[in-house]
Order: sequence, then C-alpha cells, then structure tokens
Amino acid sequence: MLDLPFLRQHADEAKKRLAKRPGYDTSVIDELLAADDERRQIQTQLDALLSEQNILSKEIGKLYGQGKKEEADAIKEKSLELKAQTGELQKLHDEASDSIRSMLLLIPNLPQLRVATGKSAEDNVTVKEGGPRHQLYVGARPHWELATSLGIIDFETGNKITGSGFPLYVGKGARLQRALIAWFLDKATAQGFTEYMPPLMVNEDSGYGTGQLPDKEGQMYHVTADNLYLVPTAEVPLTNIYRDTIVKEEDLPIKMTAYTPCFRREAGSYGKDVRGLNRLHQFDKVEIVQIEHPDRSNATLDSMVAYVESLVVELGLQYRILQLCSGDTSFASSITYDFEVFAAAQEKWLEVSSVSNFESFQANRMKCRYKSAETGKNHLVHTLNGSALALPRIMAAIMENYQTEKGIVVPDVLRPFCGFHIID
RNA sequence: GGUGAGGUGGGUGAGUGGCUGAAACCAACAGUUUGCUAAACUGUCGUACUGGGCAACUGGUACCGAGGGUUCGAAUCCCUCCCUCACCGCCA
Repeated sequence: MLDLPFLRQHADEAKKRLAKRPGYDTSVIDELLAADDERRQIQTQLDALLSEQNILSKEIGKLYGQGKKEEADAIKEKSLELKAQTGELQKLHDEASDSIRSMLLLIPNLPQLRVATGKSAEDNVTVKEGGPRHQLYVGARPHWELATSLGIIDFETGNKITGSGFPLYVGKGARLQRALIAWFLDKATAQGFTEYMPPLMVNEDSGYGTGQLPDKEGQMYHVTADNLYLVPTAEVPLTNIYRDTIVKEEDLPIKMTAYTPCFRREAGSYGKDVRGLNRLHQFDKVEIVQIEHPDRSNATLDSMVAYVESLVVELGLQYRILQLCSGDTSFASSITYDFEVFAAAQEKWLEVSSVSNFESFQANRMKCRYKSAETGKNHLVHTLNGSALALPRIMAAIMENYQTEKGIVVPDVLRPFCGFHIID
C-alpha cells in the first residue's frame, strides 16, 4: 500500500513511476488525492464539532456536581442538537476513509525509475550471466525421466496420494533435498540471517500485510474451516513477525531466514511449463528477508543479489540474472531481480530466485515503522526478500546438468550434507 | 471438545459512568554525581489522523482486543464476535 503522505508531496514522481506499469491509468492518483483532500476537510469540521461536544459534556458534569439541574438540562438540549450533526459527518468521514483505503489497496507499488519499461517477460533485462555451460553426453535426459528411472522422485505416487504437482521424493532424492535445505540455511546464517521455523499457515491479517491479499486470493490454499492460508512463501510469516511494531533505528537491518514448504494453487497454469519439477503446488524453499532503513534498502538489495549469486556459483550452475521490466515486476515490488539457471537437458532457463525491494509498500500495510534516533519520529521501514533458493528447479538443474552415463554427480558443496557423491 | 478466568501504554498492573490518554512500579532514554561499574537523584517517556507555523513549537480529534448499543458523557454499563491463559478430555 502506497504511503499517502508521500503521494501528497510527490504526486508527480508517483505518477511517473506508476506510469511505467503497462496500461496503468495514473489518474487514480489524482482521484485519490482529491478524495483525501475532501476527507481532511470533513475531519476538520468533524473535529471542531466533537470538540464542542466534549466541552459541553464537561460543563454538564460540572453543573450536576453543583446541583444546578436546570442549567445542565438546557445544555443537554444543545448537545443533542450537535450530536445529530456529528453523526452525519462521522458517517461521511467513515465512508471517505473506507473508499480511500480500498483505492490504496488496489494500487500496485511504484516501479523505481531505473526499472526498464516493458510489458512482459520478453522485456526483462539480462544484467549478468555466469557459470559453466554443462556439456551433456548423447542420450542425456530431462530430469523427470531421470528422476523416475533412478527412483528418486515418484510423480505417479504423489499424484495418487494428493494430486499433480505434489511429487514424492524418495531415498537419495529426499536426501539431496534435505542437503540443499541444510546448506542454504547454513550459508544464510553465516551471512548473519537469523534462522526461523515459522508457522506454515497464516491468518488473514498476515496475508494483507505482505500483499497476498486481496490481490492474489486465488493463489493461496485457503483452509476455510479456520480461515487460515497455507503459506505460499516464508516471506509471509517472516515479514509479518514485524507487523504492528516500531523497531529501533539502530536495530536495522533485521535479517531473517527460514526454510518452509510453499503451497501455491497455480490456478490457470497448465501445459508446457508444468512438466516434472518445473511448476508445483508444493515445493521447498529457503527464503531470506530483510527489514531495512529506507536510505539503505537499495544497497541491501544489491547485497542480497550478490549473496544469491554466490549460491548458484557454488553449485556450479549456469545462471543469468534478470532485472524484471516494469510490466513483469509484481504488484508489491518496486524492483525485482530474477535468477534463472539453465537446465541443459530440456534446454530451458528455470527461475530459481526472485529478489525484491518492496520499499515501504508492505511496511505501510503492516504498520512496521522505525523510530528515528535523531528526530524521535516514526517512519515506515523498507522490506526486502529473496529466495535463497527455491529447491525443485535447483534439483532439476542439478539432475540435468550433472548427469553422466554412470548417474547424477552431486555438486561438491553438497556432498558433506548428502553423504554420497553420486546418484545411480 | 468441556469448564473457568481474562484481554488497559515496551512490561507488570491500578482503574466500575464525568476531575482518566489513563495511577504506581519496572524497563528505556537524557542529565547530575562518579577513577570505572554500580547506586542515588532529576527529567523525558503511547499511537494514528488533523489544524496553525519555514521551523522550534503549539492546538484539536480518535484509540484501553474488534464491532455495535445505552448516555449529554463510556476503559468503566449492555449485546455480538475474536483472541489469550488455566484446568479437564483427546492426541503427536
């Protein structure tokens, strides 16, 4: 949710940034500001009336105390008249506030000016490429065939137990998965991120806090009996730790990490991209989250990108880093970098991480502020997060890129966590 | 699931209709004292919206789990909902 005081002071900047989103009609900003103006006028009137009423009430109390009943009753009459007026204004004020809030909830975050303007994934900008291209032997297979023939992932049985998109990892497949999680968490904690194991279901308030609600209602699994949502990413429970809080300026940045399974309905995606591990309803992910000072959030974004890069480098995967264009930048984000690794057998780039600076967009929804040490005033924090990393596509890339005639060779860094060096 | 208790500022906790935006204590912060630490003393110490002023600052309104109601006036009375805690039952 955009910050209204910011919009008032920087309407032009806001419109310029918002206009980067394809097809977005920035006149909502003007409507919003007009509505805000009106609301403030109403409040001024309302406050004056309420103030008058409060004075009268106190007067009545005093008069009763002195036993001056008639005088008190006379003032009561007056107060009742006022009450009718305030009731009307109160209603107007509530309506105005509600409509402003619902307008605000629907406006996406402002892309940063440096974000490339564009419509779709086609317009994303590759900012870096790296890692070795893996040369495969003749007869190399895509990961879903490999995984099935090696018996490390049983898609059929996952399908039987739950449905498609819920793979069953078996034996070394399960162990490799666990090794990745352990390695990612160790790396993150070594970088100063505090490890959490959060709840896997969140309430509505948390969903609104990080912006999944109301925008992506249909993407989350909803446990209606208890009105809870299965987490689509650890970002939601982690960031919401700081919902409704005021942190000390010197405590920033706050660095958190967690491994969680992630649940996504992926409604509306069928067909080509869903083979094997490419797109799942349940998958594992280690997430990193930072709550940061506004002045430093972009520098912190860079450090998070560098950190994620170090992971794919150590895994020896061919990768590229994209800066998403304005049209592909998600609702809540102001700037996003995606990491893709190359799956050599299916010859496809797979997205394994998305690192974003949300600026104050989530903080405003969550009411997470910091108290300025200098002025003592409260300001919204900035929030950032990134996958570090999403497991299935990393698994897919490892399987495809590291396959040999003898089996899948485990990348060096994972061997201490696996206890084996080849899957055959 | 059953029964009982309760939700007040960062924490403990007082407050049953007007003098309470809220006592007291603790924590925190600033200062005095001090060789350092500690202690003591003094002061500051909720949030949001909003008016005036360039600003320092200074007015107003709202908020005592949430939403309604009674009343001139509600933290306090009434209703609904949510949540927490304790004990019992069930269970990893």
